[in-house]
Amino acid sequence: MSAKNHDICDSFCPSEEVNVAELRDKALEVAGLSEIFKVLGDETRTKIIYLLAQRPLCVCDLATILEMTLPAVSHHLRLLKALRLVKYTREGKMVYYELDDNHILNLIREAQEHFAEER
Amino acid sequence: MSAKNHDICDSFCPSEEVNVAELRDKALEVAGLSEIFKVLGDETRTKIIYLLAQRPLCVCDLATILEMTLPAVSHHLRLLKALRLVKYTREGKMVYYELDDNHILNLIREAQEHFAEER
DNA sequence: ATAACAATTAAGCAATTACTTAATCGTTAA
DNA sequence: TTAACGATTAAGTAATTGCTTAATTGTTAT
Repeated sequence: MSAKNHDICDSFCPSEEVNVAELRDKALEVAGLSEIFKVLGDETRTKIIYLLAQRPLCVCDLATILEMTLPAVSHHLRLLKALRLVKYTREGKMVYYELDDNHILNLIREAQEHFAEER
Repeated sequence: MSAKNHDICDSFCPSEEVNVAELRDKALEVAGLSEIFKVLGDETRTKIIYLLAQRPLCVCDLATILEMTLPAVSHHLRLLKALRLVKYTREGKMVYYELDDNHILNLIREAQEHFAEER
């Protein structure tokens, strides 16, 4: 075993058969993923996505439903927009948002199935 | 429509057919979910979970693979432990961690499938 | 008992985040 | 053109988060 874990442990790290380099590569497979999860890590945003999956809604609708200020909602939508998760169309003074990515809804549904009944 | 959105909009909020109360209930369906997503919202933690899905590893192994200090890793494991996502067994001086919840791995895999090739 | 060492906990700090209020932009209607 | 209003942006703030180093715990070996 070439890569001995001297960096961390004073002696050998116990699991000598562990191939550090290989597992480091493995870890890279999920490296970028947390960006998506970070979006859903905020309850307001998960709700927004879930609500927009029901029907298109304007910012004012969302603010009313979520009982938040317009700027607060707008701020979250800005993030969702940047990640291409929602798209919008202006209709007069109002801006209607809708889901632009069904993948993210599927993820939410999966999480629901897996974790809903537990705990 | 009983619930007019006076709180937010000066006049009516445009989408009069929107049933605010109903959508508020709907939003509650995903209320608790972001706790899970928050865990995965940190790249280090997603990696830890993914690594532990390959094989049990001690804290020192993880620290070596992830190139982080022991306390930093331990801190993340503490959180994962609290949420019952990992379990551990002490073997002498070392503590070996492994996945305690396959659901979370499935979620990661789903996210991989959905978002890996995009962007 | 004492030393060694993996792991955890504690305390403190820097960076990030989600919000607030105020100002501005864009569209509609008088 | 001006007033009204939904939405966005800007600036500042409080809370949270992930890390650091230092101290402590638990187990093994001398």
